[in-house]
Amino acid sequence: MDKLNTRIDQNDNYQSLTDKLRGVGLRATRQRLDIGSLLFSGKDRHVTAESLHDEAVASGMKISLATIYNALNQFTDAGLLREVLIDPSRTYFDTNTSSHHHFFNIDNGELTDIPNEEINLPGLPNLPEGQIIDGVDILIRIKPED
Amino acid sequence: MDKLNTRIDQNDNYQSLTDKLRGVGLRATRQRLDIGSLLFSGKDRHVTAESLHDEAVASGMKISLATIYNALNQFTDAGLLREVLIDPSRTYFDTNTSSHHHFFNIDNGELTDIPNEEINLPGLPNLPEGQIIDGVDILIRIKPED
DNA sequence: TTATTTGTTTAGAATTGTTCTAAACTGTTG
DNA sequence: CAACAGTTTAGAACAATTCTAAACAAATAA
Repeated sequence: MDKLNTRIDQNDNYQSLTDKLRGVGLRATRQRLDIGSLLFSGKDRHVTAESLHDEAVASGMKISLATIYNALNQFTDAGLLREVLIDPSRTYFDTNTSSHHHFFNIDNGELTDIPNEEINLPGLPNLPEGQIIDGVDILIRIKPED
Repeated sequence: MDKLNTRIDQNDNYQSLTDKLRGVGLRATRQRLDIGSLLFSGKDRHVTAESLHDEAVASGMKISLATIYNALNQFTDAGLLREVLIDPSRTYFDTNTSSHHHFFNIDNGELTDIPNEEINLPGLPNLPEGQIIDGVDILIRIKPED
């Protein structure tokens, strides 16, 4: 009974995910649905391939690290995720794909969004001749006072 | 004679570098002086460990890649260089350590400085409680028009 | 100066994050 | 259901970077 409910709930949850994946031309495989259920569960998240894999395994999902890498890259290409530049030593992905920027706490490694209306570049610099903007990344490194 | 002049000139050039290195507590070894002569020759530069090593080797300097990595990291720790976030797959170093930001041309990989007075964040966002700013990185990705 | 200590360089091994390969497997379509 | 195209996976491969430990060079002491 519990088990049945869980399955039904999961199917329910996965229906919109299925649509979401199909919408960007990706097959709704079990692995992508599992990953998607972790990533797109409502609140915005920042993950690395490794952190997401750990989380998936901890939730009892059967999925390889290579598949996590594949999925994160495919989701990013499809516009479902966004890469964030934090640290050359690993890649972070952000489920919030809207235009916004980040605080990175150098003390504990925590990455948080800066609400878009809280930051603005009023005077964009003069661009080099013949060039246009592809995107703007602002990262504010913060640390504890004192 | 040519040879002698070259040696004398080089010694002259390396004198201020020697002071610079000693000033930050690093011994003025041949390798650090060689690297420094490439990096701090006047104009601002952006390098990776590999690009700098290639350049050093091409100039006839005898220096290992490991030493380039060591030196770049030591120079950065000492405040002589600055790391720039561009691409999670490799680390860029900037000889311009003053407060400024970057254009990154996604078409050809070229990285250029944005003069500091050409950009400003007038409304800095509200920081999380008890946190202060450690630094701000702004990267504007640009590409050719059309 | 030479001797001693301490810091530096280096080749090569090791590590880490990520991508690739190719075989087994699964979703989709007819 | 058959057949195809796309997906997953273990493990190999790769690329950037760091580590190790032995040889070496700079600074310091004597």
